[in-house]
Amino acid sequence: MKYDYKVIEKKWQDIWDEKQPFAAKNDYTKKKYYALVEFPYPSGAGLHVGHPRPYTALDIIARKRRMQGYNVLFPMGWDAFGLPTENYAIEHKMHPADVTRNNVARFKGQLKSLGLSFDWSREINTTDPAYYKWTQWIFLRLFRKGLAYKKDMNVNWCTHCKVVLANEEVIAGECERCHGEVVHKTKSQWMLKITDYADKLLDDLDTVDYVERVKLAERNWIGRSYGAEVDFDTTAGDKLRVFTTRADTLFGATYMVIAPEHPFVDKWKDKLKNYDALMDYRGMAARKSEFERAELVKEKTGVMLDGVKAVNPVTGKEMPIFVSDYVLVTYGTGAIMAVPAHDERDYEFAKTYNLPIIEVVAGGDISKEAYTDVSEGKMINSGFLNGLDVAEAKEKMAEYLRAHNIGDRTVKYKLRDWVFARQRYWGEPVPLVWCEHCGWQPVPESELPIKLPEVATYEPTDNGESPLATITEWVNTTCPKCGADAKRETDTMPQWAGSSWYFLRYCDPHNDNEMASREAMDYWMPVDWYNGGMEHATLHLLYSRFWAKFLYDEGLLSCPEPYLKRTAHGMILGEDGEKMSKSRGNVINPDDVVNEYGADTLRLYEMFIGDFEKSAPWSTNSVKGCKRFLDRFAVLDEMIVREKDEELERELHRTIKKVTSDIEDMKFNTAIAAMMSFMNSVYAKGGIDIESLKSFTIILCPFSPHICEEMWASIGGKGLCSLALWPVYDEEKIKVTEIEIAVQINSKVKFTLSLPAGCDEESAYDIIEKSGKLNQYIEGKTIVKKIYIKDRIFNIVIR
RNA sequence: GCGGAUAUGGUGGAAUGGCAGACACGCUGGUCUUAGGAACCAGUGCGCAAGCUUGCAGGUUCAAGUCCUGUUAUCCGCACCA
Repeated sequence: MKYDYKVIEKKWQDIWDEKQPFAAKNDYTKKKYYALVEFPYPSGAGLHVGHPRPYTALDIIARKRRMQGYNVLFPMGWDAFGLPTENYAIEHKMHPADVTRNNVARFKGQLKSLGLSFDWSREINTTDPAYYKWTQWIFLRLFRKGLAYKKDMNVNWCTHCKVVLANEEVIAGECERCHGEVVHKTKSQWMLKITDYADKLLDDLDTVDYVERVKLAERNWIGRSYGAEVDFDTTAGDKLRVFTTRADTLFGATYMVIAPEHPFVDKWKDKLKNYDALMDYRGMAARKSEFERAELVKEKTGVMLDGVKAVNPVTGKEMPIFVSDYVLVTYGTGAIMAVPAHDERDYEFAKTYNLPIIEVVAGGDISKEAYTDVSEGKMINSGFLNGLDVAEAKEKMAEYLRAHNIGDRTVKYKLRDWVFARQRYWGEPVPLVWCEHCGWQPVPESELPIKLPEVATYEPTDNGESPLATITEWVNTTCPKCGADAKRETDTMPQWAGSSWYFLRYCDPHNDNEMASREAMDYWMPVDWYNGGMEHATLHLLYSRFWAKFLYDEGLLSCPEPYLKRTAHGMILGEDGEKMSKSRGNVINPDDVVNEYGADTLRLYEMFIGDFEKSAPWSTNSVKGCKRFLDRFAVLDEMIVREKDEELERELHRTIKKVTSDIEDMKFNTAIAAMMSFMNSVYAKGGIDIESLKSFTIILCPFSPHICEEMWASIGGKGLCSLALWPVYDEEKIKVTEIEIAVQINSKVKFTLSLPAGCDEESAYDIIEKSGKLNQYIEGKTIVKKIYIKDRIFNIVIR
């Protein structure tokens, strides 16, 4: 057939549009399969060449499942709230909704041009009021359960975007998006208590099939550590509580450190002779950007509290208390007991300020460095702990603390609550009302969605208020409880909100009465296979698992984990091996590739480029190789022969087997290599029978669907190739009668020989001996050992 | 600093402990062409050879790219988390 990819691809895309072969059926009696890719943020830049990689991969899975008889849900939508759109709108004096509409249209066109088998009838958009109604609805449920709360807190403030950032959005002291400087600022913020779910989020990772590196990233991010809280008496009368994982070293505690923001500094104001100096230090620490704070790791600074001392509960000794920014107010209790002999940071600080260092675990050389090893070493200088190893000492100390009512075991997490508010326009309004008399009140469900009002200007304000705050007619309302004058919350939700539950909406996307019907969710959920970027392991993935778990606890969802399986694709780099970026000028535009080579080639190439999980550099030359393969495939219908060739049939079945299993293992590159090999054999034979060509067309179809539809039609296939039955290989047909094996002498290959398949050792040796090739190697030597691996190798060890 | 990953021809990459380099690119030569950045055919790890080859050094094994120990380099994540 003639392979005019532009004509063919348009033709089949139109047919798919019209016939809707990829629409998921609402027949809940069928076996289902839910394949999901992360929905994109429709940026102004259009589709990136990195997008088609995961999309094609799951498209292949989805297409194969359909061909295997599953009712497949493979949906797509738009995660369209967010700053770039808003900034673009401001810059070009447009409405963010219009910008979004344009970008979505562009993205959709691009995705359609790739022949992805999405069910477009279920398309969703997080900025659609019919969608964010339910985002707000879920938020209200969180609020009613006490999982949403407002708190004055030290937040990360991007000085450039003029917006509060979540901890997750701060990378090395810079804003994740604009790389602007991030400073600390105190603001009253809506928070979501994700920490309530820390244990479940961590423990349930054992129940799901995620690639290990994703699990690891989540585990590290949640950062559970077992330790103890210990109360230290102070000369001020208050008990200073610390968290430690090394209660065993309590005898070695020689001073205390509290965070500069610790409330005791204020509480003890009257007792502190150097209060001003402490305030200066606190101010200095706050002014430091995250970046400086991280950079200054090596130089520890601090100020000693003059006027209050602490007492070590086991030694009875008085100890000085310092403030230092190496102790974080946000972790543990914001205070530590310092054991310089066995903690590197404390050691460094103690050296700087000339504080005593007492060794309590023998085994290191504390004149040189802190000894932090917990696996060996016995307790010394530690009263009732002496002679124990560290693990035993921890146990015994925990008992002691409990018995004397000065502390107890506890668990702490690195994970912090989720800052769930942005002072920006283009997000879901937080559906709450502030009443002087009744406090924060949820908007009645009947009033949802609280829509974004039309405003003249979206510019962020310097005082950190949302632009919504300036629209008095929107802000002013009445209290849903008492009817008095009240004000709406003007903050909007962060971009992560809409994506935290979108996989549920796909189950039943046009439902006006519920986020999705229970029946639909029970059928489709959980997602069978979810693929996305590594960068979302600690953000989106954790957030959406949290929401799913919450909805499960609310009895609204039947599965405690939303995703059964999670894989992560590697990045596509520029031809220079560097990350693609405008500034480097190494960006490849997928539209150009589709234009020049066709979507089928782009798809095939992106799957052939290398290990799906690893990043790989773009290579225009290799794209041509894939195009060449399709060009050669396109004329197979002119090479049809009447007779089946036994060898070719064997290879076909071997190829079907390999492609079938490789797709499941995401080894798309070797699946394609196998198909290329098969086609090379067809060319070598000079022809192929029609049945074999049909099977070959079907297994290639998920990779390059347009050309396969065309081929299928050309060779008289019934219906759409995309819906043809996936071929089953016949193990009998794969069997061979003769296999070439390698004959080794002392583990070195000397020659190869053809043996009957499955032949036993004795007859194998017999044939080798009779071949006459062996004599020259073993003449005059003794055979010490013979190792025969069936169908593989025969190793003769001689002396 | 902690954690993770990776290292194979000129290039991207294949190899349940069993013939390293599948498949593809590139390159070389050829055929057909007025022409080739088209198509097709042949060759292609290195070395003149004996032989040598999976970052480096050891080890286990009849047999190691693969397992173990150490080491180097690169990339990624987290980063004063007590």
